Amino acid sequence: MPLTEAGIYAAALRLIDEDGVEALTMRKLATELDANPMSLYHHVPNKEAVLRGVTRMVGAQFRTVTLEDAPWQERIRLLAMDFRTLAHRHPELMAYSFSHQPDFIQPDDPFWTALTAIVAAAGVPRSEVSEIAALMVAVVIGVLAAELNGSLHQWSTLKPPGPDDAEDGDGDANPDSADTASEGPDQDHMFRLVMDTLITGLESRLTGDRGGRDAGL
Amino acid sequence: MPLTEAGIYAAALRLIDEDGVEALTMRKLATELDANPMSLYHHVPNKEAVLRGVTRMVGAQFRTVTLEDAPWQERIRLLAMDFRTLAHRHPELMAYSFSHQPDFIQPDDPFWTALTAIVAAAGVPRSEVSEIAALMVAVVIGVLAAELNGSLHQWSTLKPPGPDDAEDGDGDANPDSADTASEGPDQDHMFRLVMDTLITGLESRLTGDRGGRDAGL
DNA sequence: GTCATTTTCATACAACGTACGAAACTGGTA
DNA sequence: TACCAGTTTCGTACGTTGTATGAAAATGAC
Repeated sequence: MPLTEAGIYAAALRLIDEDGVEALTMRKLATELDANPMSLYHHVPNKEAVLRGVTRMVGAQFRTVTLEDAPWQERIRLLAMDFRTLAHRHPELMAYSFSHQPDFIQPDDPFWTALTAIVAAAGVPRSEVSEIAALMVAVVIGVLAAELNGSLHQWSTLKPPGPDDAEDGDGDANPDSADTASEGPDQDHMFRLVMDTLITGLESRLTGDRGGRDAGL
Repeated sequence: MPLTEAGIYAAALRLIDEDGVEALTMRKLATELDANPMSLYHHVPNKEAVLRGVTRMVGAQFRTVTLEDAPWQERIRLLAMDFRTLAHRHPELMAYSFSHQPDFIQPDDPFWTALTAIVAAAGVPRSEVSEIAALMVAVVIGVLAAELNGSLHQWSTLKPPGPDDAEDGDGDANPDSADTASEGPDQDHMFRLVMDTLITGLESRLTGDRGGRDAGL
């Protein structure tokens, strides 16, 4: 099989999915493709480009159902969930991309297109659409990153630290009492919680009943 | 000067602040300390431990003014700003820590202590304090990470992509019309925006007027 | 001064990304 | 068929990295 740019990316993705980005080596990648390491360099300029290519390739796979006429809250929730699904399909790669590929979201990606459309549909003035969309991407990616590398779970099962002076009854000396067992599904919950909070916050901003803080941006 | 664990961390931090984490080398670090590379290994088990140590060291520097009796909204805003200040003091290190040191926030760190205290003071039921706090940390770190690596600025100055079918008047063919010039201070603005949105969302959740979505967690 | 312990250093190795030039393969023309 | 220009593959090699190993030097107790 004749060694293609796309083939290299696909093989790289396979290896990354198995062992993570930092275990990816040009030599291993070549072995995976039954080729000499140096052969890769005729199709790809260097390792960094491989990672960029793989990231782009995966990003291009993103698809979302665009409920054109659903309320924007529902649409944005759906979009976020779809993005999360993609992140879960290639967790190692995405965790890497989030922090090392600052431009892995392109202006013409379906994700960005859909997001800005929804934000605009929500009633955000045209000049602020990008800011609000950027804000949402940063938040969603932040939560996903924390989820993918385990931080989110760890923090959410962290005890609010020992009361240095007794506060009220019910000491509860046991550090992990109830839910240290379950692992997966509470992440879904956390993600929904973030989205709901974010959406509610946006709603307030849009309908104008600010909590007493600065007026719009 | 006799080569200490703390001294190694301090030197590493100096190098990281200058050239970033990925430019840090055990050899450079040794040179910075006028020592042989292998001498470091008597005070530190390996490079990863150096990074962990530096991260811990910086994390321990965190200080916040705890306005004990201000409204929780103000307190949490302040806490987040203090955290952001710390992140800006060592941007390279923090950007690294966010993604590579999943446990860089410890249960007894002043940051976590303050955060959970504030969340509890906001009226979040005891059993949900950790989740809400975790959520906030993930969001704040996500935004800070995006800010530190330039994503946030890039996204927020991204044009909502070209309308494929004309939507309404005012074509505005010019891609960047007004604000591509300014660079720094709009980050402050974005950060405040996120915090306000988040806080407003939490307020709604706490006062019970959910927007028609699921009841509390 | 002697000796045990701790700290420093010189050397060396495996693994990495990749520069360089030679070999092998390819398709088109005669 | 033979030839040849261009593309693709590969062998070898260099510089850099983290660090294992053991020798050398420094240090402190007696």
